[in-house]
Amino acid sequence: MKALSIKDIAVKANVSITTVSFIINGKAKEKSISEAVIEKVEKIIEESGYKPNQIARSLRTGNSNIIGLIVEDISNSFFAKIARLIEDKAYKRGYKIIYSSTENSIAKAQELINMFKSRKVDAYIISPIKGLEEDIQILLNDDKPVILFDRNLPDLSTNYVGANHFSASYQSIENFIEQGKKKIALVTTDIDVQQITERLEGYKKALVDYGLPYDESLVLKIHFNQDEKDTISQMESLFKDQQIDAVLFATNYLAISGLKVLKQIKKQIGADFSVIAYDDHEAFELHTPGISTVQQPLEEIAENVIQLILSQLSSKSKLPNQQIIIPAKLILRD
Amino acid sequence: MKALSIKDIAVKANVSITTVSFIINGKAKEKSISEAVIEKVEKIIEESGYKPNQIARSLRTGNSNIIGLIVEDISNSFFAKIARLIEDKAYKRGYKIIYSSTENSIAKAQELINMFKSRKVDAYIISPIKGLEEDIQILLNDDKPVILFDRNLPDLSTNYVGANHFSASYQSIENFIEQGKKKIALVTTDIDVQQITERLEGYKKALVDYGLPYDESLVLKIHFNQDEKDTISQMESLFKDQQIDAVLFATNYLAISGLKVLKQIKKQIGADFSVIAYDDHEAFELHTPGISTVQQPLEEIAENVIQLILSQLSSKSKLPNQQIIIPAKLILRD
DNA sequence: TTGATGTAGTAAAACGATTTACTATAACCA
DNA sequence: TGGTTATAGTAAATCGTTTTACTACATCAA
Repeated sequence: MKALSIKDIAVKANVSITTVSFIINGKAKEKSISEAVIEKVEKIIEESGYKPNQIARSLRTGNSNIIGLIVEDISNSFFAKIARLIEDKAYKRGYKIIYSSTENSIAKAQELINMFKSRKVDAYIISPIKGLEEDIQILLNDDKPVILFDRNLPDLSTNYVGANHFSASYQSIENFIEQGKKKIALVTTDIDVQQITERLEGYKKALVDYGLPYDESLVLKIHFNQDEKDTISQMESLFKDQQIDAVLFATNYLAISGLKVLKQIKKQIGADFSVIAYDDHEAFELHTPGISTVQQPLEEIAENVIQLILSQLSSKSKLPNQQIIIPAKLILRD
Repeated sequence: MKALSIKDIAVKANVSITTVSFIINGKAKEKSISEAVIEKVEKIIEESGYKPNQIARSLRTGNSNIIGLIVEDISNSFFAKIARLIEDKAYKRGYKIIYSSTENSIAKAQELINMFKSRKVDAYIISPIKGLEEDIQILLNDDKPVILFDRNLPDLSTNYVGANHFSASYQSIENFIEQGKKKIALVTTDIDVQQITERLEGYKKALVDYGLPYDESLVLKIHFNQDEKDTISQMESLFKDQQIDAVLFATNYLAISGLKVLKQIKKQIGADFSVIAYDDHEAFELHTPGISTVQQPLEEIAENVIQLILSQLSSKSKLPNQQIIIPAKLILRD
């Protein structure tokens, strides 16, 4: 049982294919199709359950109503939640999302971009990694809307939506210092992206502003896709060897590993030892004691991303690039 | 700068479009194209960076190399993780995933199926809800591979991959009973799917087998998409009013809400009060004390789903339906 | 020499829509 | 009356592939 085509509808209604097409696309009025014909055709479409073949449509019009979403790892709760919000909002506007995870591999990301390109996606939402600049520039040269989020590539002039990581990190350290902490560690990753660098910069600046020394041995840079076992042993030695009284984790999965370590070595979080995690997670709220976190405004990020995409898609002239920086919130728990 | 087409390549190589197409699709040998021509064309393709337009390809061949994935909520960590595993495995075999969340709405799920249909996805992976039987049957009549996972629809004869929920639930209760628990509660949802019903059945059966009474007031059925506030207050009264000494949560998000309640009302988990959660979550491992959980074998589920899809896609004759039930593991923590 | 078989390749139809340029009739006005 | 405009609609080109059916020539066997 083959699917119905526009031709079948045309034959049934005894009108031309063109007429049916005009009606489907709401151009009937402007193309002066009579009310009677419109009704007849619509009735037939309704009754037969005909749905236009989107592939044929895409081939002809050159756009697919699909938005490509490229993230580091869709199973990370931060990306999963953003993806869900973006999907919802896109869906309401008639766009579908097709996504993939890069696993922080440039090669995989490039492949993905090519794949999306050959599928003629209308726009790209990318949480990029360094090394992708050229590939993204090609998309931009093609006049495809590209929105970077979470991470920026400063060499590229395009749209970006992200949180103010510098200030969030600064505030976190400030909070530690106000509690009287002296030896504050930072556990971060070695991914070379602005968003991560900013977190380090905020950390440094806060220390300096409050007259504390910046001590490199208190900054642990975890290699981005190493085994969790190694991560855990690195953190273990950091926490054991140094007289640390506070630690800021620069990502939620690092914080989760970190909390596992603390549990293992039975180090109590409390008055003597404070923790702040980056990006909220159910585990932080439920933890005893509750773990303070830097909360990125997911809803706002998603909304801004979609707004940027839609305004670009609907305007034929190139819009000026926007860099939208949204403040992150420090949620204190005890 | 328009993208290159097969025609551009044909002109450059001074051969016909047909020849180029044969070469691209590895049919050169069988169509007796000379080695010299093959090399020439491949060189030009390589140098020009030509990539076939997948849309045109799909239109002609009727398949898209896209697999549609429909889940309840992609931001739920269970689905996010499964999605990531499925995506990885599909990607390695040249398939892309396009996904969407149903939010447990039949209407949305139907819309999604239609959307996927008009996009000509090659196969469907669906975590279904009741009320979708007819729509899925239509796909089956169309000879499209459909794999249900996590939840089954018994009225439908198709492929299914899921965990053994009855036995997992039974074991959990058994474990409570062996610890000497007498008043064991079950917090579940009112979604009417087999997977949820089985968890209830396992609960009942274990009680009966061990000579404990089945008490309806100990089973709390939470309405599936109600506000978390309401859920929390319902659980609160369950935990406060009854002399419960153990509780099994039938989903991970219910367990998370439940743990919040326990924290709020300062009820300690320990010797007097045991908890088991369904579907693991980082929060359970980190919780103090650690929360025991029923772990579904995500990797195995994903692998079986993909295997089923691929074998269906590669065989032209209809394969017999398979129901793959994988044991879930009870992970005890303290 | 003829018919069969193999080699090397091509022309054109088809997939299912959109869109441009066109026709035919009616209505209107000066 | 004839020219213009509005109304109602259609034929055919097009998007970029795949695939079927074909041609043209060479070789071989009988």
